[in-house]
Amino acid sequence: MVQLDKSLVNTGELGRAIRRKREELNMSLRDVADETGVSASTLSRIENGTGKPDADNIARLTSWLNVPMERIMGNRQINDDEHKAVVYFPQEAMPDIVEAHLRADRNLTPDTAKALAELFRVAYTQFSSSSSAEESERNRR
Amino acid sequence: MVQLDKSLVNTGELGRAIRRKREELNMSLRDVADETGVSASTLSRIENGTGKPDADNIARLTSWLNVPMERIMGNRQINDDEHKAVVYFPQEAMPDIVEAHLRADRNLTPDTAKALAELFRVAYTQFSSSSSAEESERNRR
DNA sequence: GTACAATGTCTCACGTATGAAACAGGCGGG
DNA sequence: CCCGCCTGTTTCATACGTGAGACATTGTAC
Repeated sequence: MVQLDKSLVNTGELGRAIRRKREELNMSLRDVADETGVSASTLSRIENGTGKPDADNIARLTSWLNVPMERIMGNRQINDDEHKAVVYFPQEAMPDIVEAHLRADRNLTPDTAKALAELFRVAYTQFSSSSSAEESERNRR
Repeated sequence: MVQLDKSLVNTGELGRAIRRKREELNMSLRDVADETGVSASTLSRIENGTGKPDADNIARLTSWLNVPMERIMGNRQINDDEHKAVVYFPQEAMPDIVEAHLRADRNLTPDTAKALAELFRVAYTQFSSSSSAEESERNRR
């Protein structure tokens, strides 16, 4: 019986990405070490895919790479009911749901999320009120 | 000179979130352990904020919580040019930018992202075309 | 050739996260 | 009362990731 590897950390991907960027920038291991706070020895190990880095170093390195952590750690398949709600019957609470998603999006600054949410709310209420008594296929001039 | 804590793992937040959801679902530590693959003892420690979990367990738990990892690990300030564009002048390319963000949101399934993007596009074009030559405050009930 | 500096890798002692198992406490049923 | 069951917490030995420093190698200047 084969015990398959349960490691959720994609060391290969991370290591390759680091090395790629590092060489691209013509930096030495110690340079990157100074910039990221990860020691050179550990960096070497990571680039060569030996062992798996701890949470702090993953945070530091994905931050340096400017890449989302989900890309490195665990391939999660989201099966959130909240999202299903969006897909299946968004009707009334739509702006609220969108706002929730926007707030949850860590890629957006709070201000941006707020602005988008507000814009969406106004646009959506207009849209739904004008299209509720009309044909649903009313797109594009 | 005070050496401030450099830990990038927000154990408090993670622990509270786990406990909240677990009690909300009336599950025991061992139940969650079975579902997530994290041992009950480790779960207890995490809920109480002792030490910091390793990468694998963070991945498992954020996945179970269905919460983006950035929320737990390291407060990275993204300095992506794409985002700045959103903040500073969204005007014309707005729907495209929103769509890009939606696609980038790992919390959304591709279908959901697509649906939201399309909906936003339709609503936005309507809204902007109707409000461009009029008063901006024109929200009838 | 001989210094010297810089690179990537490796060794090693140390700290610590982990899971299994033991533990203490609560809560009913018999 | 007490027995079994389930709860959360706490040992305990083990495993392993880490950083400082040693190391081997290469390139460059003199």
